[in-house]
Amino acid sequence: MPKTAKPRQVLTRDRVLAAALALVDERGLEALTMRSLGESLSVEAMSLYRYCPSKADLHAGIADRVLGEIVFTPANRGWRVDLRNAMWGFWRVLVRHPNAVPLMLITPLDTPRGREAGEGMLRLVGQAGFAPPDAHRIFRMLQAFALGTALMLRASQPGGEVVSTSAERRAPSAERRAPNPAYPLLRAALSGPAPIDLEADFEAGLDLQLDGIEAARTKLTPKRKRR
Amino acid sequence: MPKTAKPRQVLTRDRVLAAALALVDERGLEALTMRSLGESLSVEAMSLYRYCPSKADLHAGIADRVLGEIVFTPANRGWRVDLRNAMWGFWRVLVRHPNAVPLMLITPLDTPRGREAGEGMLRLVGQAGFAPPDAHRIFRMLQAFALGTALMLRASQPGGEVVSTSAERRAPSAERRAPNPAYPLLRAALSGPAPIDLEADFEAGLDLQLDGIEAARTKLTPKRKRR
DNA sequence: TACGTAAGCTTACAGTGTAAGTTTCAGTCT
DNA sequence: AGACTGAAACTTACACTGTAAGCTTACGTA
Repeated sequence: MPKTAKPRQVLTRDRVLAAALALVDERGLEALTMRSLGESLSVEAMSLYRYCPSKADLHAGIADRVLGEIVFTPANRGWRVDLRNAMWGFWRVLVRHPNAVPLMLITPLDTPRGREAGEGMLRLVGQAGFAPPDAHRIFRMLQAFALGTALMLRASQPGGEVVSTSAERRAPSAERRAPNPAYPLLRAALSGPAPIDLEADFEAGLDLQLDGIEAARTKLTPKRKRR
Repeated sequence: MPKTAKPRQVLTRDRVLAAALALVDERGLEALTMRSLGESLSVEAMSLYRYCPSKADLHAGIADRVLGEIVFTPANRGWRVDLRNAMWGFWRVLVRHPNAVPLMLITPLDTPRGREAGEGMLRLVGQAGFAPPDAHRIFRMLQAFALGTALMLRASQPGGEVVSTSAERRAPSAERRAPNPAYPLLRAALSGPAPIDLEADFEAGLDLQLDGIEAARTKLTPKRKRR
């Protein structure tokens, strides 16, 4: 064998980020340590720093990678349908990577593919008749709603810890065991077959907000509506 | 001096949590370590474990404390006004403690005072004519929106780090320095006097969602509306 | 063949949460 | 009064984190 397959040069930024995302998906954000990531790539921890100069950068890279998974095909079927589809695309990606959602909040969506998605979203909102400042406001509202709902999904799921990256075994929490002063409405709402269906939550909330947007739209330009 | 003022017994769970919240407010979530908290109380780190059995519990305690600051006075001026005021009360507390917002997502608002607030909120939404399941859905939508917006506020602020409790100095982030492929809409939206006014964001988003709720309401019970 | 360079490794350090054991002291009962 | 008790706070220790600094290896090229 004259030139053996090179056993080096196996690492790439892309490979590192892919492994990091896989690790986060499978074992949670707090399991993403430089050492464990290195191990999953059969490499020493410090080697990763050649491709990700810091852990913050690693986080940003993961966020960008996730945002890149958004599919975005506005088929010109009216602003409402297109915007709805786009939001569903966003949502689906968040649900696919619930553990990575907290990373989505570092200077929100300000990564290459995040900006790409944002620009597309803005275009759709613009087609509903809103000028950039208002359009961006609406975009941020939808974004806050989607991310917030996804974070709640993550928190309601077993093993999902929201607040901290580092070690945090779920403790009994002195606040949890309250003397139960009834709360009839809360109890009524939470006593269903499935405790909470955040998927349906998202759909209902999204449609409700689209209604709101529609209202704001007609309020904005009562003369001629654009389609 | 027969019985000197007892130099012991100065610590209480309440005092610990108050100090913790103060520390988070002043120096950020990542500055909240057991040792620094102990120091701020002139006490050794391990002494805190008598009052907060784990750091997760400490976090939950802080969240509960913040949620307790919500003022909640529904003056029966119609569901919309009352709901709007309640949401503003929530928002104001979040803005007062931006660094504590991530803690608000641990099993969202499931602490004594969190449940109290939730119950009150549910009552208001119920007064708009929604039955507990739908009311709770709307409540969660508003909650996701408020928390999401507050998280974005925190992220857009100097020194606000969203994702991690532990050390995470903001790095230049390879994703940040992109070749800038224009993004005309994003640029148009972000070139204003103040870059982003999330306070106004919240107001606009809230009113828009109230419009949406109104629409859903009339759609729900087209016969007789309750007031 | 020799070398420059970059990929990966080794060592080391300050800082984290917290388990386990130890000291100190206020109050109570003999 | 003196001994005891129990809790409050302290001390020590450990496994683990991110990452700075320097070293080793092996490839592509001259």
